[in-house]
Parts: sequence; C-alpha cells; structure tokens
Amino acid sequence: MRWSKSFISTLKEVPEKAESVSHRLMLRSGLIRMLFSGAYSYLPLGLKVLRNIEQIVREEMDACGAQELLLPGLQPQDLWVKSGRDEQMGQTMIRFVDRRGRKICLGPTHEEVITDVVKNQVRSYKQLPVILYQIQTKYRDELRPRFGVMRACEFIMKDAYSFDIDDKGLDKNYQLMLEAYKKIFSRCGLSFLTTEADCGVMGGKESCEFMVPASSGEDVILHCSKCNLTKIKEEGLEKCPQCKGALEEQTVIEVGHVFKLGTKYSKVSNAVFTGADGKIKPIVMGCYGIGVSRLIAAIIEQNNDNDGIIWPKEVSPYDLLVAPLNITDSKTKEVAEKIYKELSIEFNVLLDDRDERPGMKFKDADLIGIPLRVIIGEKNLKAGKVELVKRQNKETSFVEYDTAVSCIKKELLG
RNA sequence: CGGGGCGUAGCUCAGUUUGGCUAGAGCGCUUCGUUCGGGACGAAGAGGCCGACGGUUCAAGUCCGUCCGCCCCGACCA
Repeated sequence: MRWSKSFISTLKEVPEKAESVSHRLMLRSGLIRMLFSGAYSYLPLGLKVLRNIEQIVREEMDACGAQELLLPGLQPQDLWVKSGRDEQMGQTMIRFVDRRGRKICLGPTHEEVITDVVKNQVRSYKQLPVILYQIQTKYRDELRPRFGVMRACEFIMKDAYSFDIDDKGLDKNYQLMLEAYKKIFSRCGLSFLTTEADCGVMGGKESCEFMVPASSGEDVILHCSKCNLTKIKEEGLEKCPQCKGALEEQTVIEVGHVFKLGTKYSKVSNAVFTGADGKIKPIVMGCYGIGVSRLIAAIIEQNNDNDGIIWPKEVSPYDLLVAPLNITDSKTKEVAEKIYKELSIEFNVLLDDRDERPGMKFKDADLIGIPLRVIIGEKNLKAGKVELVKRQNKETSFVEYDTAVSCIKKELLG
C-alpha cells in the first residue's frame, strides 16, 4: 500500500475526550473513529489489525478441532424467555417488535441460539463431542460505554461452544480451550493472568477468566507473588487465603472467559442425545468467549511508548514500512520503489511515498507502530546504504542497498 | 440511573464572569515560494446555524428555561 493513496489519517494532537492510552492511540493513529458513544467505525488500518487477531483466533480454534459457523445477530426473544435469561438480561438486551409483531432482540451472546441449532442436529452420542465457534458482532446496551472499544455497545466476540456426552468429555474440551486461549493471547503479544471467576448470569459450575494487566482495566484482581494465587478482588481480604502472604492489587482487562455450563441450557431447551446404553441424556456444554475488538485495546495498553503504538509482529497492520525521506530525489525513489515492490510479493508493506518532511514521516511511523522500517535517505544512499529500524527499541542497523531486500526478508522471517 | 465536567472551524482551545459593531488563535487543509534526518518558514486563501429549541433584551457565543450529545466517577457488566 502506498501511503499517498491510503485512507490512513493520523492526529497530531491528543483528542481531549479520550483518556485511556489505548483509546488515545487508536484515535491518533487512525484505527477507529466514534459514530456515537459505544459505537465505533474501524478505519482500514484498524480493520487490518482486527482481521489479524481474528486470523490468530481462527488458526488456534481450528487447530483444536473447533469448527466455525455463523449464527444470526437477530434472535427471537422467546428463546430467552425459555432459558430464563430474558429478565436477567434486563435493558442490556436490545429488543424491538418487527412489522409482523414478532418480538426480536439483537444477540448479546449466543448460548440459546447455538443450543437450539445443536439440539436439532444431534441425535446420537456418535455425533459428539463437537466444538463450534463464531466470530461475530454482539449488541449490548451498556449502562456506561467507555474507553473506546474497551466497553462498547457493539463489539466483536469470538464465542465457542463445546458439546459432550458427559462431564469427563467437558473437562477435556475445557482444558483444550484453556490451552488454545493461552496460545492466542501469547501470539497477540500479551502478558496475561488467569483467575477463577464467578459464573454470573452464564450459570454453570466452573469458570476461568483471562486478564491482561493494564492501567485502564475495569477489573481489579489480587495477586499473591509468594504462591501465585490470583483472584478477583474481594472486600476484607488482606492476606493470601492459601499461604497468608501479602496480596497486591492489579487493574486488569478481561479479554477471555471460559465456562463449564453443564446441562443448564440443554435441559431447558431439551437438547438431548441417545447414549450407547440407549438412554436419553442432556448434552453437557461449555462456552468460551474472547473479546476480539477489546483485544486491540488490550494489546495497545501493553505495547506502546510515548511516541505511539508498538505492534507485536503478528497483529501489526503491516509487516514493514518503507520510508524514503525525500521522494523528489530520483535515486531515493528508485531504491524505495524497488524494495517496496520486491517485498510486497511476500509481505504486507506500506510505502510512505508522501512528499512530506522527514520529521513528519518519523512521527507518523512511530505513531502507527509498524515493527520494522527501512529508511532511505540521501546521505546513507551515497554510502550505498539504507537504514533498518526496529520500532520496539529504535535499534538501528545499516545494510548495503543492493542486499537490502534479502536482509529485510531475513529480518521479517526471523 | 445518581454525582461531576464539557459542547465555539477537521483537531486543540481563547472569548461567556461584567450582553455591545463584521466571532478569534495555533495546528491541519488549498495555492505559490524558500526548505528538506524528528510534526520547518514566509505570503495569500478556504473553512463557523458559537449543540438544538424557546425565552429575557434595543442587542445573546455570553443571561434564563427545556432538550440533545460527549467525557469522567459510582452502581452494573459472558
């Protein structure tokens, strides 16, 4: 992509309304724009990041045997009345009546719908176990949307559901998902903690949350550095209940939550199967969520400096930024174009071909945070060299420009 | 929904206390020139229903009322 033709628009000044680091940087680097409180447009750069995260999620889900499907965002309110969650959801669920007088809602989550789908397909124990997942927009009329995409009324979630014949099968799939989640968050460049959690309106008997330590987090956990116990903050709790060690508070962002649901939903909607023994039993379920859009904010919270975002390799909107400092110099342009064209075959490359001053290019490059950049300047070119800079630590190296392509390739693959 | 803050150019903000001629600055944008390794400089331009509606007044960005929107804290939240 050529910057001069792209829809990238950066902001020099800090938007006053954005308080959290990630929200500010998302606005400044042109990832998102607000439509109204709680609803955000993803601009091309932001969408690239979103797609990269989705890709990681898909790969890890597929790797553990989960199959992707897509459920409707529109749901009959009736399903929620049956599961007993209609009242529980309260005003968080967006409801309306359609022209035929049908009571509809915009899905805040999909346990009811997936259970309905599965119960109509599964008859026998031979069809189990199965794990299904989707990546989809959820709608929640939040009491208080905040911090940009951190808590929005419309957001993207990966939700997976496992279906087993018994608790033993559920335990196995639950464990499988825990491991997949760890891989996903690691690939996203996050350091995270897991904590036992309350099942809340989901119901079920066991649940685990994935928490990303960050100053703008909405939750607070207590961590014992002695025995590594981590739990949601409770009033009155001063010493570690396990080893009596000191507890530290840490604000965190919840990026994932997994639940052992058991038979809560299968019982009410009669999702049953015939076992090997000929007996009819309810399907044993688990559900597993990741806040995909929220992950972008969490990643930025943990990967930034005063100059801007520092994208982890796998989620970065581009692999490489090619920055010719003076586009009107023919040699500079020629070398930049050559590097750009040759590397674009294999990688996502952004070419800053704007006729702008170097200072502006450096500032923008730092802000949008592409992990690696190659700077082509007249002085170095005269010595036959171009400059490679890593965004992470601004580490700089010089390479001969006729071998630049292979050097960069090596760097990108390494 | 309770408490607090704020709405003036694309962005950041003056101006409102004490009403007064044609509403300002910086950045950004357009054109020209000089520049060119960390958000340059000069010149000339474009860009505003001062959130909306109603009231007070000879006169409202400024005072009063209602509404809308945005941000923060709280309650709430897979």
